[in-house]
Amino acid sequence: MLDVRRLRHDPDGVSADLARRGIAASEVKALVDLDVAVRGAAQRRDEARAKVKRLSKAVGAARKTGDTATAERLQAESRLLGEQAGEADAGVAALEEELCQLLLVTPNTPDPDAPDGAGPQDNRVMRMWTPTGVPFNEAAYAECQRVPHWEVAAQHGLLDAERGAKLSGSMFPLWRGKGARLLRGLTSWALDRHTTDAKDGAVWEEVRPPTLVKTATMVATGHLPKFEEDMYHLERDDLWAIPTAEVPLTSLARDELLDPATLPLKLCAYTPCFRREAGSAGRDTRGLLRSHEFDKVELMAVCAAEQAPALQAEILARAEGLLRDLGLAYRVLDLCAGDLGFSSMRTFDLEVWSPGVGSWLEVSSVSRYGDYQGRRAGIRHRLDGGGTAVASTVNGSALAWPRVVAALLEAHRQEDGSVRIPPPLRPWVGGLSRLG
RNA sequence: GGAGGGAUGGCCGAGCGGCCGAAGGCGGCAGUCUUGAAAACUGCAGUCCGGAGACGGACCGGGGGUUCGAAUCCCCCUCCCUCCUCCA
Repeated sequence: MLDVRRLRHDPDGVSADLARRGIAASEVKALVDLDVAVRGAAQRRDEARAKVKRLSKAVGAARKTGDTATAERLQAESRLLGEQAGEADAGVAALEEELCQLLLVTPNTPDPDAPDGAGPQDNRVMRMWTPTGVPFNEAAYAECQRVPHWEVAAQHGLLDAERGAKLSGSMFPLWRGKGARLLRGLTSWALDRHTTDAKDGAVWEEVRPPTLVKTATMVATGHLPKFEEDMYHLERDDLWAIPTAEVPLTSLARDELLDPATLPLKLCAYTPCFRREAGSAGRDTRGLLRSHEFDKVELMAVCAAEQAPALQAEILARAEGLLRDLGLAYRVLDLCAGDLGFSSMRTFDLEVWSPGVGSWLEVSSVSRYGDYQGRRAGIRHRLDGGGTAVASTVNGSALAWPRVVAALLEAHRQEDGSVRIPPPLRPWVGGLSRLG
């Protein structure tokens, strides 16, 4: 949620920032007008209430001295004012609700350092990495690597898409045998890395959160109310299936006032992720490129504003470190203002090269939210000099597995059709060095 | 699913319808003492909104109601605890 105070003191700045996302100035104007109306109405209500309070005290005093006549006269006066205050309050509540609903569907302002641009085509490629150290060249991949992963998976019995569809419908992958083992190994490997390897700072605490959450939990991160169509909802119990572990992890600190000594709070979780993928019907339906349920390891931090950039850099470095150990070529994208997610102010995407599909696949998104989510979630921390501040949040995948597996099955496919398991991963898959 | 008990400040906990934004404790901050620390003692301090400020308002799980006036009385909801039931 945007800070209404900034909206008040710097409406033009907010307008200019949101324009970079394609938000019209008239929308910001509507917010500002509503805020003015709320404050005016609240002031009138507060004045009436103040009078009621004073009169009520006088009633008490009059009763004590036995001055019944005065008490009754003041009571009548107070009752009238009380009615006025009640009406005024109803007006304030309605206006506040309207403002809140509008604020909840207004996205975050982009960071000044985020590149300009309207969509994916304008994202900036920051760097590329290849396992050989030679600059990336699509043509350098051998013929045996140019087989799409769904064929490789079928060849080795790693995936059973038909039966997955039988159980749950299309885009619900069913992993089998060494495929399931590989997936489990990847999760354990990443979790162990993040929670024990403190080379670059304090370790991340492993969390196993619930995967069904309340509406308030989904609102805190910005997934509701705007993106309801993308979420699975269990109506009977009014619970939502999480689209990412970011959702439960962020709400760990929801409505809490944190001691600055506990910051940054660094959390790490493996969870399944559920996405309806509404509006992407027919796209990327083959193989592992897009599915309704997938596994991901997520890193998430709650911190003071000034700690956020370094944490974002650490998460990015951790995600990159995993890809390097897997020997997969990747590139880092600095998302332009127009392609930024709703709640994010700055995002770096990691994409691996998939030689069998012939395209870059997004496997991680590392975002910084400023205090946008913190304000929605009611997460604050004390300030050293006294007072409080809304906490900042940062998170990123490290990593989302299906597309990593897709790239791995293709890039590491050998001439004989077998797939080489990258050495760093082998201890986590029972020492297995190849598939097939 | 059935029965009962509970929810108060950063945390724990007391609280007759007006003198309660709320005792007390812990924790926090500042000071005295100390080479330093601890202990002890003294003092300060809730959160949020509006306002340049003076000041005003809100907040005792959430929402309604009664009343001139509600942390306190009534109703509904949520969550937690105990017992029974069921169960991986």
